[in-house]
Amino acid sequence: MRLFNTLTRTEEDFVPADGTTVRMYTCGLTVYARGHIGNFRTFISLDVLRRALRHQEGYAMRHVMNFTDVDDKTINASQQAGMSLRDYTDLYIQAFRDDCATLGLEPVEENPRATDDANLRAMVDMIAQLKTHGHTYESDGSTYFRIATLPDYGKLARLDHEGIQAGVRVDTDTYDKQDARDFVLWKATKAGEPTWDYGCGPGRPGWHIACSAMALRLLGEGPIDIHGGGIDLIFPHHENEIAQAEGATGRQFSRFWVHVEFLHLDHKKMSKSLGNVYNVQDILDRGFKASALRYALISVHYRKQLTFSFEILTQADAALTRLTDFLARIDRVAGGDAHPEIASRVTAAREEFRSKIASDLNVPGGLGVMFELLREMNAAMDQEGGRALGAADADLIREAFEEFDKVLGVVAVRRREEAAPPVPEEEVRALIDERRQARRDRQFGKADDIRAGLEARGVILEDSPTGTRWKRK
RNA sequence: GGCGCCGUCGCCAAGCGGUAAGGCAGAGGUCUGCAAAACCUCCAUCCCCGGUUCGAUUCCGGGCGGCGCCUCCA
Repeated sequence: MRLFNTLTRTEEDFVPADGTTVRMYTCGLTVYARGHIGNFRTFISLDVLRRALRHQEGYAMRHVMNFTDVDDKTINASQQAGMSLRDYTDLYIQAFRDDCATLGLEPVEENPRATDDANLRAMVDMIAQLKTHGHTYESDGSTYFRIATLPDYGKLARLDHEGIQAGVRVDTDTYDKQDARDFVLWKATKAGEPTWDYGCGPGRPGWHIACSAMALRLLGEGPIDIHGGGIDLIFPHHENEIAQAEGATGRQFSRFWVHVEFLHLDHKKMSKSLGNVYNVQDILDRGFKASALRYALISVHYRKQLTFSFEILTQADAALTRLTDFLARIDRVAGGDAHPEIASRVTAAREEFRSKIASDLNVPGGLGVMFELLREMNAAMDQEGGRALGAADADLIREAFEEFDKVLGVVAVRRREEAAPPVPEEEVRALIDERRQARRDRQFGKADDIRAGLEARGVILEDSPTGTRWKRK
């Protein structure tokens, strides 16, 4: 498939280095608070990438997504909560897992956390390698990376060394650096902070080293195939990851870099520090479905800014309802002949969908292909009293839409949401029977009351020549 | 100041050199006791001005407007 590579700023053909297994690392959440839907835009987009590589392109996946469970924010927040860092971050790791499940993200192969023993050791080992190659210096017990020792530093973010102006901004970091452009690898312990000592002196890892070290520990030596995350991570985080991994090993770190654009709210990026955030639970509390949120977040290309609003959720929900109504209708098709022209139309749509997705993950384009097919198949079912589309055709159509959803992952979420009916099925059936009798007796007022009563309880009735159907609201 | 992105129908959004996909909303119609669902019909020359070209929404230049990174951030 074609993938836009931030490293080259061009779209390139992507094939895993070994031809079969994609080794991918994506930056996860700093677990000091619940992730917001801007964070999840990135995670869902990368989930779609994962699904496309796996289910469409047919590659095996070795995908690592980390948890940053030690930094200033996690430490401060845990102390305010009066909890140990581990216990505190456990809370938000669990919340993250819940949200991922709600939004239908596929579990990845590994979810390392920075403070696990094996990971801390890998970080310290990498720092030792960097020291051997002369890329480090120490100051007040902390270890820093001296970027002046790496000539191609800045190649990902396309910043020249002068562009990163020393001392222009106030550094929130209170540690001493020789050059504002340098960054910390290992922070010396401060009073009351968690501390580890594996050979760099007592302290804790810097943010960037965790990702470099865990990526290579779990995915093997570089270059890995893909590294991804939010667009804000290009600089400094990913730039520094490259500096560390390549400075330590002398090998390219990652062949492809994939970055997801921001989600905006009120024309600004949604971020915890700006305070303009909604998390997944907030959306659910307002009566929207997670499936609608997922749909809305994938309906804009991942490299374009997406402006969030409740209106787009409403629109997404309506589109999704049309989709699931269609699939339910396909499931009702019984008997009838197979039609070659339907089969070839479905095959063509599958091919078009694949090619959209293979074109740098053009999900909106893929949705267009899907809905075009949907309309045509609905039209076919309307023709010849239903004879124009037979059960064998329906099987092919169902298969096609299952294939689409392997990548989109949106119908699966909707189905799970609808697993439990809001009114017991026996009761719905009894009321439908009662209403049928009322209609026969031409007591339409009573019939309408039953329908309205069920709708108020979340069940919609639809009359058809073959009887009355019901569905969830 | 440096680097970069974006501006397509009321809303959301693909396309990116050959004359504008799709979704939502809306209008009319078919079907229906009425609805709903579904289908049919209708609903845009792509921010502005230049340039290149037989031809530009698509390329180039200049405006105007929105946003991002350069600092913790998905």
